[in-house]
Amino acid sequence: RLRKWQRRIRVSDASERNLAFALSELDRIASKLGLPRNVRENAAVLYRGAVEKGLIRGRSIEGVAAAALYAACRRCKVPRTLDEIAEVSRVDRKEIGRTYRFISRELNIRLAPTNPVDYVPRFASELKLPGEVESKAISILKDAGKKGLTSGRGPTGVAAAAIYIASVLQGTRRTQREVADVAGVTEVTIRNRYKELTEHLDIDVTL
Amino acid sequence: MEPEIKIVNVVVSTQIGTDIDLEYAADVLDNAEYEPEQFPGLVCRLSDPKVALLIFRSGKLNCTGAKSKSDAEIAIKKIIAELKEAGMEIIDNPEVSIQNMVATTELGMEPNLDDISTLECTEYEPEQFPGLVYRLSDPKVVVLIFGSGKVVITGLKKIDDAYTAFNKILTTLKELEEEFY
DNA sequence: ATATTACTTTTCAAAGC
DNA sequence: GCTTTAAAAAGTAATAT
Repeated sequence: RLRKWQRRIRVSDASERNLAFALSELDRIASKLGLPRNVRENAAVLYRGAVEKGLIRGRSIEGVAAAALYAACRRCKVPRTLDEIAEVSRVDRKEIGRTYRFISRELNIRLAPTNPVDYVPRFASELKLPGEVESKAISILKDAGKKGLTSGRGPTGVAAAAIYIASVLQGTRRTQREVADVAGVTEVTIRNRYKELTEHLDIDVTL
Repeated sequence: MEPEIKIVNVVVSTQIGTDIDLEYAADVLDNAEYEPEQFPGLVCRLSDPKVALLIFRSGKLNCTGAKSKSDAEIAIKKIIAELKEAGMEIIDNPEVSIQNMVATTELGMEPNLDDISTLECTEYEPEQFPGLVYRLSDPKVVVLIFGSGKVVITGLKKIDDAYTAFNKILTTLKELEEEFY
């Protein structure tokens, strides 16, 4: 009947409006965080998948959008922390984290734990460090991983310590404060990871 | 050789009455707090069995922080005695049931959490928490595994399940070890 | 620069919002 | 879902000395 059609049109109108809102939210957060196009597209695909499976029910569009972006960043190897995404979202870190867990499970997306190595290019670039420091930091992280020095530790903290050490070794030193600020960790964390890495990997950092 | 597993927390529930006057109970009990605006239950802390008890208007009571079921029962008997002395209508020997237990133990080795996280029944987000979350369906418990090899088992209804769960996980981890060898 | 204290995760019941 | 209670694990954070 006519009413049925009207309802369908209304529903489809609402769906389109919601999708448009979600996509604009993805774009807003993505541009604020300076995320590349492929990440936005990946997040959009995840969001559409969530809509198709009815995962939005009981959840806010903004929360799902933020979670999709968080997942997309990790998939594309350009991770942002939950805190970084929460900073530019209206949704808090706890809600984004729980929504991320929910959609990744429902969409059968299993992401490996964030690799500290994935944070190195971004942090090193923000610190204006040369490619040699980046390579050195990555090799330190690979050795650290083999020795179990990264398990259970926050990826950003380990990455920050590796970059700090590499910057000193390559003669382009950045202070712990500078590295801590771009990595979003405290100097105490860098010091703790620094001690662990230099001791267990026999790295001589003579100043 | 049974692994040494320690019970570090026992949560128990029971019924000590029908319509408890929490305002009155709060005045009678020593370390009691009752702020209905904040939480509907009365909170009471005991020091000898070091526990915390939550008493509700319905007469339902929860006891947390005990190291064993008997410790929880001792604590509940003490509270019952105090309330009875104050002239309240309280059930004498209520049947208590274990709602949850938390246990700790050790793996005896330093596991590779990244490898274990490939299992579908696990969650591992070091950015958020250093422990890997391992959900077992039989027995239905949750196990936290740390890089140090320390383990926390929670969601336990009976002590035996801690051993069953721990051995099941050990077996799975051995198989994983061969896979990633 | 180090020492506290506190919060992250998981589990469970209770009554009410 | 949240509120409150307890407890362990290890990392990180905020604040005190």
